[in-house]
Amino acid sequence: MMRKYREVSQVQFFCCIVAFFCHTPGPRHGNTPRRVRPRTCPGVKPLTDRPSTPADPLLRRAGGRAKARPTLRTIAAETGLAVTTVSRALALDPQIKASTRDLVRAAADRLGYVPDRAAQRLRTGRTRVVQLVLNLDHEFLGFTHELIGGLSDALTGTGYSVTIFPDILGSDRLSSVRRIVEARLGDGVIFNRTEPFDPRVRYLLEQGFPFVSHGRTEFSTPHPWVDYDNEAFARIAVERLIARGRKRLMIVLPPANFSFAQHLRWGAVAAAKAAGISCEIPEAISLDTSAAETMAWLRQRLSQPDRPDGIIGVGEVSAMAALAAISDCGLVPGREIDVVAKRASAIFDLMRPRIDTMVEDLRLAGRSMGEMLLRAMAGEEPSRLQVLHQPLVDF
Amino acid sequence: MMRKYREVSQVQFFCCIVAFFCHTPGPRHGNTPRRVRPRTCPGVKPLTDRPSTPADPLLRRAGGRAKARPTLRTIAAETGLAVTTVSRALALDPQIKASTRDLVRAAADRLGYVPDRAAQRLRTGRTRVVQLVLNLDHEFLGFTHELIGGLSDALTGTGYSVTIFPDILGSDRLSSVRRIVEARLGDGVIFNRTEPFDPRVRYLLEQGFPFVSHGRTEFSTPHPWVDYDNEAFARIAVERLIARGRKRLMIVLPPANFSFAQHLRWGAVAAAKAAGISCEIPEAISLDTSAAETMAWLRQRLSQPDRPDGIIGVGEVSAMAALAAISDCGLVPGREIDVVAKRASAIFDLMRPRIDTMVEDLRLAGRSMGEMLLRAMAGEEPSRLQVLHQPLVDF
DNA sequence: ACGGATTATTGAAACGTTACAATATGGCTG
DNA sequence: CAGCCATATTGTAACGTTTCAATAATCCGT
Repeated sequence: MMRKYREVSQVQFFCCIVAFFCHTPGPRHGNTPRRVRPRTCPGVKPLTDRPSTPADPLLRRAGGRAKARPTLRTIAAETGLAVTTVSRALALDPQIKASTRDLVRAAADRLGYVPDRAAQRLRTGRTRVVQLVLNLDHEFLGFTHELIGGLSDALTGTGYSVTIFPDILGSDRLSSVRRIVEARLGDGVIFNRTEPFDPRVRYLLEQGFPFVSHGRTEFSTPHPWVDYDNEAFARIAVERLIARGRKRLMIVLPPANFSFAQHLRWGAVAAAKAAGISCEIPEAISLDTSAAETMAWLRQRLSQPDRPDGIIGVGEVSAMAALAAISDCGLVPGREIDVVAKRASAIFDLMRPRIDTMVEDLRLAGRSMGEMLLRAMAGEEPSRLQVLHQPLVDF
Repeated sequence: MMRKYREVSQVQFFCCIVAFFCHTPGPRHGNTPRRVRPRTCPGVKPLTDRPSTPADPLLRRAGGRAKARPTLRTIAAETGLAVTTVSRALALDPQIKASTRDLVRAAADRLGYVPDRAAQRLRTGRTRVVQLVLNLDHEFLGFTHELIGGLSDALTGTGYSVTIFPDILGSDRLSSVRRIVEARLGDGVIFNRTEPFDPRVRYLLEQGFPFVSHGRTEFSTPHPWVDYDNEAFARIAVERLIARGRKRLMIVLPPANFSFAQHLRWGAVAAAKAAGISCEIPEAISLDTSAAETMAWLRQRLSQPDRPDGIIGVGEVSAMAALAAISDCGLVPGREIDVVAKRASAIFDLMRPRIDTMVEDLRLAGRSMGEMLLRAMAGEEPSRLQVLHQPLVDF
């Protein structure tokens, strides 16, 4: 049972799509005949200042049914004021008389005015977009969802929106962030899984570009981050296993080039050392290792005579992989072996047997990152924008 | 153990944040003194056409370190061509001579030119953004991740980016989509969990706004959708349970106002009826029901004498809830009871005991939706943009 | 009633791009 | 060589907003 889920998907991809093709040709969208504008001599305006149905791209796209969207000019014409005045009134400029402001506000509401983001963006240079750089080939459980959820919580109502920037797998980590900065794809950027000397952090600091990272770094220059105290988690986990009399521990970890993995390693190894026991770290398990592969490796390991008697899992996958491997080897958690894990989703409530956990609230992490990015974009001191979430002792 | 995970998070939120405050005040960003431009008579240009350090918002934001971004004008000046020519050359307009095109391309690459999205958007009316409307308060396992992942797969390299539009919980479903259309927040929109007569579908069809829904509807007008054959899944699931001799089935379903839930219900009920047996549908379980609550309800139900002997789960949560409830009641899957579920993530490989599943590839669904939205935006016939993914029989 | 200060409003320009219409260039035919 | 067509390039005008500088309106104390 080493088969990877992804492979199953491939099979499905080729074999199992049924498409309904409905062959009524029907009138095609968007082939309204190109209207010919009257030729005008250079410098001479056509008589009608605005042709009744201009060759508007929006209109063309919407199949000819779009009605003109109100702009500042519309409101200006409606109220008899200048465009500038309307703009300032809506921006609540104190220079504008209160009565004028209300008048404009009323007209805007009545017409259903909503400012054009593209124009604002072009004029001000601010995109009102937060880019979230994510690698979507890993982390297939709740992580992405919770992070985005929290981020949305924090950003809803602020006028900022979250755009997903898919991190290209295998490319250098800097490229995504550099593209965002160079093409001004956002006003700020959020990314995760920092390395101790993450090139993205260095680059963004150099550029003075607002960001918040999920994970600390070891740069001396302070920068905004949100992190979870993985070292404390690992320490507590080790202590709990020791309290249950376990002596041969193992922590199921991705390779160590990420900050969080390093912290986990430090915490586990230090706590084990303090108690005079060992803590094994498997070499075979990387980020690319599928759930089934992780499980198979653990099962193999647990069937050896010197098998660990206490396993620390990080996240659902390693926890459930451990439980499955234990079960497959005929062991009983709580008897020959124990599992402690970081509870990053509600799925832990459904595992049997139940295992000892400490909470990491990723939704909260997302929320913190959103709030901090707002403050970072407002120019707040980076050293004030650092939050370390502690593991919540669960039961 | 009815405690909800969300409550745990609240506790953590208030109790367990440690923030590091570093009190070195340091120079604040963005308070460079406002430069006074020389007063000019109306109509008379100032001598220096471009002040050496203009009060550029980008520059101000970047802490004064930003160097001017090359524009079409820069390239035009560099090559001695007109801005229009440069624009068309980069757009690969066939009217432009090949040598000119290459010249421009070279200059653009050399200068690191990247077109300004805001300007393009303002001019063309196209945003190059796809809005993904998602409710981030439910669906806490892989769903969001896989959907976004697939969508990114399909959109990477097309110039489109995915923006998350958080669906406001409890509000009418139309409002999100309406905002996207009215404020032209994107060129197309994707949403999920359709209802049989989904108001969003109706509205978008009326507006002629490109979209793809995850889930079919029962409108007679064809529209683009991607769906999974939940009816077939439920039917097969029932048949498998029957083949194992089960007679009192239950399907763990959210309430029926969504299309997918209706299809599941139809499939299960019809297949059960055909075999002359019953299929129970719990009333107590809704979308808001937490994992732990679902499990508790199932445990309660399974401890009654007329308990079901075959359970159909949809998704990880109901499957694991069923397994946990079964385990808590001292039953043994495969002996007194069986579980069949829809395998929507790799976590199923880790459940013990293993359960019978059929695959739903949500990453594939996301990819299909992305591809279809591109075609919908290109004006392709809606009736050709409908894909029904079949359950892949797993083992 | 008058200059001068304050308050309120406005005109014009610009952000970077694309689309239209016009013009320059060259080659060909009669 | 005029006349014409095809090809290649360019000037100008938008898109909708914000900002600067300038103007108009109002108020105040003498």
